[in-house]
Amino acid sequence: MNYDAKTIEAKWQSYWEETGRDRALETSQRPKYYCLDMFPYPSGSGLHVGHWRGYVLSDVWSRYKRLNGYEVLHPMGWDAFGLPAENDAIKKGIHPTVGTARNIANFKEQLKRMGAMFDWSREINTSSPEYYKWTQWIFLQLFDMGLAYRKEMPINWCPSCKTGLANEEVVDGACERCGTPVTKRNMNQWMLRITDYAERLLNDLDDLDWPEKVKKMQANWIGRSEGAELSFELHGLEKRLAVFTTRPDTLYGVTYMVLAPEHPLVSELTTPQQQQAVSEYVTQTLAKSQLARQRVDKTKTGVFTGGYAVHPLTGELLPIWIADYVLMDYGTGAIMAVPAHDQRDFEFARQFQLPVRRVIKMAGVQEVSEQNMQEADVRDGTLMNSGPYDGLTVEEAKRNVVLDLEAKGIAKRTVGYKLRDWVFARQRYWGEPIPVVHCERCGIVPVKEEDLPVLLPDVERYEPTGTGESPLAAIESFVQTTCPKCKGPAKRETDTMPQWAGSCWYFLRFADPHNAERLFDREKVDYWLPVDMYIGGVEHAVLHLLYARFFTKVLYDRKVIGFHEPFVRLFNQGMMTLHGAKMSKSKGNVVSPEELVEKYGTDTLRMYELFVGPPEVDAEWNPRAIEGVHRFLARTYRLIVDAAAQMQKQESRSLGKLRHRFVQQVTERIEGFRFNTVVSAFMEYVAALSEQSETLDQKTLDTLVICLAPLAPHLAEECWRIIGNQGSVFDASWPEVDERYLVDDTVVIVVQINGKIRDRIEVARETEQEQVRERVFASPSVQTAIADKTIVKEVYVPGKIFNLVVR
RNA sequence: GCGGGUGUGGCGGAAUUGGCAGACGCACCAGACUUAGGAUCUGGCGGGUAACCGUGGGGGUUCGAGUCCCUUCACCCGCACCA
Repeated sequence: MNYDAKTIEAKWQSYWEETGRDRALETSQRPKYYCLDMFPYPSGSGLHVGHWRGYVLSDVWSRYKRLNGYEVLHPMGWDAFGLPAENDAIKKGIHPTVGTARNIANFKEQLKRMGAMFDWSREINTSSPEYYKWTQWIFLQLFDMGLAYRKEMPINWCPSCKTGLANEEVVDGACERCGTPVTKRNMNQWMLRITDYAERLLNDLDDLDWPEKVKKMQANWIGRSEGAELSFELHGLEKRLAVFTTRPDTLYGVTYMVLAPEHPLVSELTTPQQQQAVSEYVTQTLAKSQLARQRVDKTKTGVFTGGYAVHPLTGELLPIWIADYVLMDYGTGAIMAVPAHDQRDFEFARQFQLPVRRVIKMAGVQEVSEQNMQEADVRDGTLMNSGPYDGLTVEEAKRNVVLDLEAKGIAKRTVGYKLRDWVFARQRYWGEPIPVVHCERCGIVPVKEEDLPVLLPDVERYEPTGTGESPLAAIESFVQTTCPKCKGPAKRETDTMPQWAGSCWYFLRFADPHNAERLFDREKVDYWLPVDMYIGGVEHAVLHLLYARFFTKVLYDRKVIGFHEPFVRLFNQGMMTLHGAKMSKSKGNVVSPEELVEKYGTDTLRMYELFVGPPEVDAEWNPRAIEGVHRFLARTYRLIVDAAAQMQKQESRSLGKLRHRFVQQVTERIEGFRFNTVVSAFMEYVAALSEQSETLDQKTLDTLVICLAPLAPHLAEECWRIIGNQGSVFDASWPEVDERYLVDDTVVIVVQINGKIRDRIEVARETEQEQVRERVFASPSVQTAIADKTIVKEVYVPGKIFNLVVR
């Protein structure tokens, strides 16, 4: 009988659908397990074999957990708000709702053919009003908690997408989506106070079973650094200037001060003589793209303001400069410059002939003179030229300087973060409307909860205006409304939320996806969550994954849920490449699963996706290698069909040993996420079974089929029946390993001379060292090798190796 | 510049605590069956005639190193003037 994958797969897919096999039930007696994929954006291009990789992994894992006695929640949905649908609307005039629905239908069809055990009864779509009503509800909580606020500030702006961007969406100074260099634009924006959560977002990383790489990326992104804020008197002004520094110990080394060009004190500090140079520099800086400002060629530029600050300990006057190497949105937007011990300050000082003053030296060493320094000295030594602090270590001085200045009321210890608040508004159409109104009398007023959702209206033109307003601003019927508070005339907010909004909490909604009364039933969410295994690409390391953690903590603080981390374990699958490049429609190097499923069946493709290489590593698509996997499945099918025709009653000792070793290997390798080697184990086992002269028994066949079920579920179901079982193989249990079968009666000892293999001898497992030694010396090849040599040493590793060291 | 990772046959990749390098698959070669083979099955397959040599290069520790240490090269990823 030939392996007819197509028929088999169609048969079992409808069986699963009819029996509701893949539903996750709260009423189950089994312990829960939540295995989640990062849900896709339903693009018009459909899925390629690269997308399959993660979905296959999570499905194999889900099915394996099922066989291990868990009730598995394995849902799927759509991250359906986003720019491509909107761009299609602009270009082709297809309404985003229509285009999105079509793409979803296509994606769903493709995913169904994959044969994954998705619980489709829980399907969600972030762009549906039933869903985004609750995204808006969460926004209202953020607003109420003071975590959502409006602020006028220069933000990242993509001139091509014509929208503001979050810091996280700027990659190498360019828009993450379209690659256009990002500029700064002053805008009145909705922001989320994610920085309030910086400390917790950082600390709680410790408890997560995530790849170290991702944890490190998040930690770096949050970028915590301890330091102090010092306040400097300004010469001739009543105001003071605050700077942030991590090196208060170098206070005596300060030779000048620098403000960011955007700093509010710049205009007050600038003297009439410097007026023109300063304002030119400021204008020039603001016009520079982000890309130009952070160019690799970091030649320092800047202008003297004419103003001076007063050194708090020496009274010395310190010239105040402005320079674009100081960033307005980090620390206080101003620094004290210590050129001797900070590389950036050093470069700036050399550029503009500012003095360099060394205040740290290595103990007992004559350091090069300040004029001859080639670079800043950032080593931890002891203090010099620092008055009362001379001789202290860097650590001691850091502490003492801050304590002393604190006593004078001009310093306080602070912590700086690289993390910025989250720019949460987009000037685009296809997103969740931000549910607030602007009332002339009451100011910003949140929409009442019972009036949610604020529906996205139909528009005629989807083009972003580019003026900083979304297309919604052009719709009078949408904009004009009444104030929920005073009932007077008011205007709706016309910005929408960023694409990340919906994905910040979708994993919660899967626990109770159709709740029309509430966000979700808390009991259900606390039952299924947190997600036990989250599988997706590493590209979301600091975007989605950080935002989702933030939302989870906010909802925890709001007492909406009872846990504060959403994803216990994270796995990042590698990309699939073709000709060395990531598969993408635009590069034209995608391999589509359709023809492969048609030709070999989905079980073959699933298994090949696993076999192609370690799951966390990028893998090059090999169109030939899939044949080998298909041959293997066909061979397995034939073996089982033949064996079923004449089954042996009792399992033989040798089959038992093979079986237990196999189960042990497969289990260990699945648990270790080494799926490529799981497939190898199958190939070896099936080959070994084929070589058996005796007929196979029920136990052997059951075990083989159960173990195969997570990988090739359709074939496994078919074979489950062929070998005489009832129902679904997924109601069976994963086989146990009996250790007693794993030990052999005899062992092969490798005989080495000076570490080189000379012979192998087989001895009974319990043989004494002395007997082994006799056998070793009896070996003819050993005899030859040691003939005229002296034995210096004998090393015996029981059951493994006997090494003779000779001279 | 800082941080992290990876280097093993023609190719993808295997190798508990340091203990038989190259499992498994692809490609290739030979054979069987066949009118035929781009189907299937069997066998071979790191290099070298051999002694031996082989896990990016060099050094070290050890009876023994792909694995541990030092050093160096190449490639990849993340961050990038964060005071």
